[in-house]
Amino acid sequence: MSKYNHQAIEKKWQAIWDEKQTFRTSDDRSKPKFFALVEFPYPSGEGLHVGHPRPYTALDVVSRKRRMEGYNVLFPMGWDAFGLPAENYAIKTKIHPSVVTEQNVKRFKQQLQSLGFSFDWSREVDTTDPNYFKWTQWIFLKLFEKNLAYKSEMPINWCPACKIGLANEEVVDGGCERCGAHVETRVKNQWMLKITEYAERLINDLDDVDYIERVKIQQRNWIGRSEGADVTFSIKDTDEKLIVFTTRPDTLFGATYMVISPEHPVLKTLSDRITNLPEIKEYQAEAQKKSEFERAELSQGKTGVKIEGLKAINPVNNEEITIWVSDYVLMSYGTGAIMAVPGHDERDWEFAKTFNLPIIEVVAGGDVDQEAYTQTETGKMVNSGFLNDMDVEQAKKEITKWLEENNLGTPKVNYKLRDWVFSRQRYWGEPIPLVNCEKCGWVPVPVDELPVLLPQVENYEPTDTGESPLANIREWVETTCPTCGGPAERETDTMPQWAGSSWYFMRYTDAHNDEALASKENLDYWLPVDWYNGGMEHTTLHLLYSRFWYKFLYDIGVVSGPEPYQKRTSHGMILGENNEKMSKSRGNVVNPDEVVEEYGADTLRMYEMFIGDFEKSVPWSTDGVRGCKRFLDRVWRLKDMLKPGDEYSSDLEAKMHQTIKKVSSDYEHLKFNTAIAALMTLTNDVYHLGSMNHAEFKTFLILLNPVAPHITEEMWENLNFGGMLNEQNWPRWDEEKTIEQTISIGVQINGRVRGEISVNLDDSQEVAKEKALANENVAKSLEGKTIVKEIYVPGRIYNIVVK
RNA sequence: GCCGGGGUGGCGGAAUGGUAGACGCUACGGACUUAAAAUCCGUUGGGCUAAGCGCCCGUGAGGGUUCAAGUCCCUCUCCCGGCACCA
Repeated sequence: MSKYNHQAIEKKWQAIWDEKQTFRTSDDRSKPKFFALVEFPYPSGEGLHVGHPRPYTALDVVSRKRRMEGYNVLFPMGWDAFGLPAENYAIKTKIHPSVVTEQNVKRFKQQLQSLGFSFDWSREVDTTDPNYFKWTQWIFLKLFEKNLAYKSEMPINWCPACKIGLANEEVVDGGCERCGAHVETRVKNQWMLKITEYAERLINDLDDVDYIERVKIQQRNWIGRSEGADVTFSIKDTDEKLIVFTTRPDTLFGATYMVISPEHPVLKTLSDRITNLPEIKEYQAEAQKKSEFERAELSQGKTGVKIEGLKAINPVNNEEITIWVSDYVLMSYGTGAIMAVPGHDERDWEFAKTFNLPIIEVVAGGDVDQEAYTQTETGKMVNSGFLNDMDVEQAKKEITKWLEENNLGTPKVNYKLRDWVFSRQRYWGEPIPLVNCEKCGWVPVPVDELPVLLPQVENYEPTDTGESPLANIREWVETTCPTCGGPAERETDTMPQWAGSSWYFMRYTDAHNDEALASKENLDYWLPVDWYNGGMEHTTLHLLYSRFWYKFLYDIGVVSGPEPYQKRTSHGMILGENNEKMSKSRGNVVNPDEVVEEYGADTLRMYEMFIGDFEKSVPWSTDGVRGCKRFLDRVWRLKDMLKPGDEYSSDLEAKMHQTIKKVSSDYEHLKFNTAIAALMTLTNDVYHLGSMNHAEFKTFLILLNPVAPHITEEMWENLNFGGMLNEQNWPRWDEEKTIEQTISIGVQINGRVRGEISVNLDDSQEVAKEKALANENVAKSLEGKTIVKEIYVPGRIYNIVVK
């Protein structure tokens, strides 16, 4: 009996699959298609981590199953290779990022291949490949052409350590996401993408896709839609107006003052009327020093300054009210000005208490002297003129109607989502393909001149002024205007890492096309992606950005549907054995290479799937890995228990059908752990039985194959079952045959189990009762009692209620 | 604060309202062996126990619905994730 030699077997089959191009996606469009997508990695210098294979194995399992079910499967892989680590390394070593990237990609690829994933490597993409980013630039130019890209002076988050502008999303707890340094506010001229223009569709279209609920919720949350009204307040004795956004127009009679953001333009336009200007300017300066995070952080205790010399008029009652400046009002949301209703808004209430401002109750039901009353379900309008006695919902409708009729306001929807800061002052990214001409302004580089390549440089250090390192390469920057031929300068900002990953899945459909980002036929055949699995950490950024780009490409006719991903699922993290996040600094990193070496790729794959609930975080366990290896050893030894047979034996028939059903369904529902448990149970049954026939073992191998492809192929071949295992059909089950005729059920007395009886499924209640009463222990428990009620659920339970 | 998800043995985790703890790990016992490893067989929630079956308790806490609740309802609590001065 030969021993299970995982190293030899795995090497052998990887070579065979590679040589036969087993998993190369065919052009056979007569078959139904299945596009399985996993997030492509950033090829870091650390190499693969045991967290990587978890989602990859999951969709590899599904892909392998789908192929055996007759689908034409596209399951590709690539590299999200622009990014800071390679650039930081370049700064230190002066080695070009592309050199490091190439090495890392090579290592990653070899590691992935050693795990036996059924990727179609002929479609590999690399975001740093000029043939790829040519099309990233092309998409940007389309966005620019449609006025969805614009340059704007924006207060941005600035990391003084990385010398880079950060998107809001990259700031974590007031620090830089990468280095943790304290983030400051700086004003920079940035390229922005108008994702906000798609906010409504990004929310609404979630109804038409199959994403796990928490992903949808997080996206809705992030976009932050709120309905209300814009209301116009005039400023006394001027022509200026202050427009505010409010979700509670019903409380307008309770607006006792207004607050504007320190950046609000009216402070400039009406500066000559403001009598305490120095005080205001000082407050503005203070506010500017704080990052947005700090402004939020210091929410305990409100600060502000009253604007002397200006009064606003409440449009509903013509009362004069004061206007304040406070940094709790953000210029970046709504209009940068609010009406303050301290009786019914917690922040306004706190501010009013701090500065001793009047509080008026306009919704009865609480005690506005004690706290703001924000309930909207109950409560009647009071002190509100024509709104009195209405409930909140009705009052909202009435006042909005009134505002519209009197030209004082309009219904309005606002979003928390902000436009996407698309510029990075960095070297290692896609150059933004625009040229700035004194005469013509921003001019796109003509499409036939794409891609705009990165110049070779000596020094990758960003400049202290915050310009990209590219700004120092004068011969690259200085160019001619494509429109007028005059002197012009290239944009030196590059794109963020999110750019390349916003459309990579499209490129897989036609990875080598140099006429278009992909042919229309291929896009139409393969898209949308049928199943996309990725990390929860990408829910609000990557997922939203790529949906935005896809919708845009849909609008300009590049793709034929509005949503890129039909289905989205998410996996949990794999933690170190000490239950902490795996990291070099904690010294708890498990290297997959070592696991593959010692236990084999099949064991690693199986363990990754068996480790626990796929959607939850879970600690690594070396003992658990051994358990999976032990199982594969047991599988290997099954061949010594085989006997001939073309049909399932009576001993195992029901078990076989049950297992096929269970495994087939569990693989589809991210329940890999219980699918494997079912295969283990079957194996245990066979060991107890002492034998298994060929028909049974064939089915077993096919069911196990998606998880452990090497050992199953090897055994299939050794046993001369014919052809390659991956070419077989996925087994079917017969629902009727999953049902066992004789089954053991519990007998309960008053809901407590008192015995167990073996019944036939079609036994009548009388027969079952006879069996139950015949049970010694049941009979004992019934002694001296009166039977009140009996419940018999065939195949489940026999419950006798006694007194 | 708001919105999600969750709390089940020593551990990872299973359980369409119907015998809680499948499967794996750990630990222990037995077989095999000169011995060990490996393997195979068994035990492994807690307590009581006359050792014979059995009985009691047990799914974060407390109530409730039901013949029957880990599962449904109410109240509370703790943990994880997201959002958060968003008007």
